Amino acid sequence: MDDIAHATGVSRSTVSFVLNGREDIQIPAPTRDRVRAAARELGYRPHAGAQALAKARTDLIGIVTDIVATPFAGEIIRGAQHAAWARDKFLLVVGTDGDPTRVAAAFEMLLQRRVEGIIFATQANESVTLPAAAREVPTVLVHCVSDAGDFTTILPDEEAGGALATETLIRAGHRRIGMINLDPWLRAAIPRETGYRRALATAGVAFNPRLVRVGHATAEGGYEAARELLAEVDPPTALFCANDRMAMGAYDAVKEAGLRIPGDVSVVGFDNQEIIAAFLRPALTTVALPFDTMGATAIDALCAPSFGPPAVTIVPCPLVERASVGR
Amino acid sequence: MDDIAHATGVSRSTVSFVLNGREDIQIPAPTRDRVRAAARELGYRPHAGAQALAKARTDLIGIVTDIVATPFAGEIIRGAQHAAWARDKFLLVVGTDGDPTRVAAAFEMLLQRRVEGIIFATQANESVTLPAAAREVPTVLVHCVSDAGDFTTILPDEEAGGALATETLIRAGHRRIGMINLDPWLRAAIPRETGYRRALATAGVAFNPRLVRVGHATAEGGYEAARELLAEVDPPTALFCANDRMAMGAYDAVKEAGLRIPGDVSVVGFDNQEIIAAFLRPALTTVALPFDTMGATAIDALCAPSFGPPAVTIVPCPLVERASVGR
DNA sequence: CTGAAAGCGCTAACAT
DNA sequence: ATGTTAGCGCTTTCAG
Repeated sequence: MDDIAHATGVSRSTVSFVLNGREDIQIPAPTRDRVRAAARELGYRPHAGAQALAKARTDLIGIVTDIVATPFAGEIIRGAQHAAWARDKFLLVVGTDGDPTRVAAAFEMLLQRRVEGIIFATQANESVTLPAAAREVPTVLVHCVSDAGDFTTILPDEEAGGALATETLIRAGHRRIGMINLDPWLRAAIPRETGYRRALATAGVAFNPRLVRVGHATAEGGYEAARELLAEVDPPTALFCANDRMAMGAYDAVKEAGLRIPGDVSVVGFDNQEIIAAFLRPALTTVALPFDTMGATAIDALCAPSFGPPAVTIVPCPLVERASVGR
Repeated sequence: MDDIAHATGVSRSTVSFVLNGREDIQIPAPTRDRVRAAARELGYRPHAGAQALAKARTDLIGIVTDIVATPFAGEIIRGAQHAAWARDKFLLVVGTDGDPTRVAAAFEMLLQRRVEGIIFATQANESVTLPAAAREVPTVLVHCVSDAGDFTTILPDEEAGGALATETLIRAGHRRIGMINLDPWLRAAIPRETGYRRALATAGVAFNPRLVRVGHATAEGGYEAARELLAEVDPPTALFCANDRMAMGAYDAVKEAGLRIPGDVSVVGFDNQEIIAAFLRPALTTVALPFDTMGATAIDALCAPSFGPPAVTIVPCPLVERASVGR
């Protein structure tokens, strides 16, 4: 900046003002132009770090997550990145592999970096306990809840999602709808089934406990559960699988039984794991876990004019229609 | 720091020295202890930004990628994050959605942030052209090549991967091995097939052009190609699919033909998209695209004592053995 | 309308 | 062995 001040014959402050486009300061247009020209010629590039120091604003937001190989982490980073970029904020990401020691270290490092907020996200919808440092900076939880329950939290609307999946099947004319659920200790299992029951009740369909099985969240489990369901005396004509992996297994069972999807049995999944859902044959209609939206929502919360008291935001799970529902 | 200097009755420099653990400066142990104690009591937390300004080292590394929903971006970020953390570096991530304008903007922003290096990674192994700013900072390409070819580049060893997949099948006793390849304009298609042919040749198996088909990189394509292959007069007993999605489709075709995997036909995939490979039934043996390793390798290159002239590093693609190969 | 000057929080010669 | 001092690159108040 000194260089360009000298080159232009003005002071550093003037340079600062015009480069920051401060129209509130009266500076003749010709001067402004000269400054800008000099800046360009000299290849001036502002030093964000120095600006941050002077302004006491880093424009940095941290995101700590138990990054694993599922696309979930990628999606939430993507959503957050997008929203952050729109606000001229940058994302500092640190993965913890779920190690609590690293979580604490991550928070400490981010605080030293003077991030303006931290997003703490997990793959699985679970209960977590944050390091004390989390209270020293705006922190929002994504896809998990705090034991103490005193953090702003972004959660997917699992129950509405379960209902949506079920309604989709009902609307297609199905009444005998089987559900293959996750193991009950997975937090998402309960609300997804609650949604299923609610949709059934709303449609005036009696709930039949024989029609719900647990598939252990794996393709193998989905296969077994679907086989059982299909072996019932009056088998379901539609299956709501509480995740796409189980739906993948269910596909196998249906096909093995000589049945067609969606001709003989319709299937709806949950999670929208693109790689599975989009490429299963036929492509799987499923309820999406809106990770990108949650990531963006977290940024919005963090960047809000005033970061308010703890609140819970429930993000809807949209239906992604593909080709596995029919009739 | 001033506070702790006053509290301890020493100067700021002394505080700086002990807090930075500079043993080369002679300071009596008791003084050191007092300083550290005061720091703790006052809840002192170093300001990384100020340190960066003073030291002219930000410890920041940028990563720009066309983040999409595949787990690839997540894996490379994970690998890079890991390696960066080990070196006390932080990752600034920006996604571009493949938009060239944003790529240029991303580089500019990262340079303003004074990152010490930039990783440019793409989902698909492709040819890219980087903005001019890329020359102003150590930059390494991951999973893509530059038109000009003058950047340090990290690439997977696709050819060795193709050979590895094929050898795996050969070693299991197969001689009639079909290959379902990607569309030829996908950069990975050529080397994967070259590897296939090389492995065949090495094993003394004649190459039979009727045994290789193109599956368009989709499950549907894999299904069609597998059906054709299985309909040959002397059908293959093993299938090497150039990606896991096509393997997924191939599974369907094999099962539909009343054949078993791996009893009647063995299958090997490529990419190791965990979500597919690990949950297919039977789980798919596949060659992994080592994104995390590539990310880590990129960090290593960037952090090397002296960032050398452009070089290409080829990272091996390891075999992930699961349950689809037999005989 | 423009410039001087005082920081932002920290490091590192250079003196003492 | 410890303190003084001069920055790092930029913003911003306050005079002029």
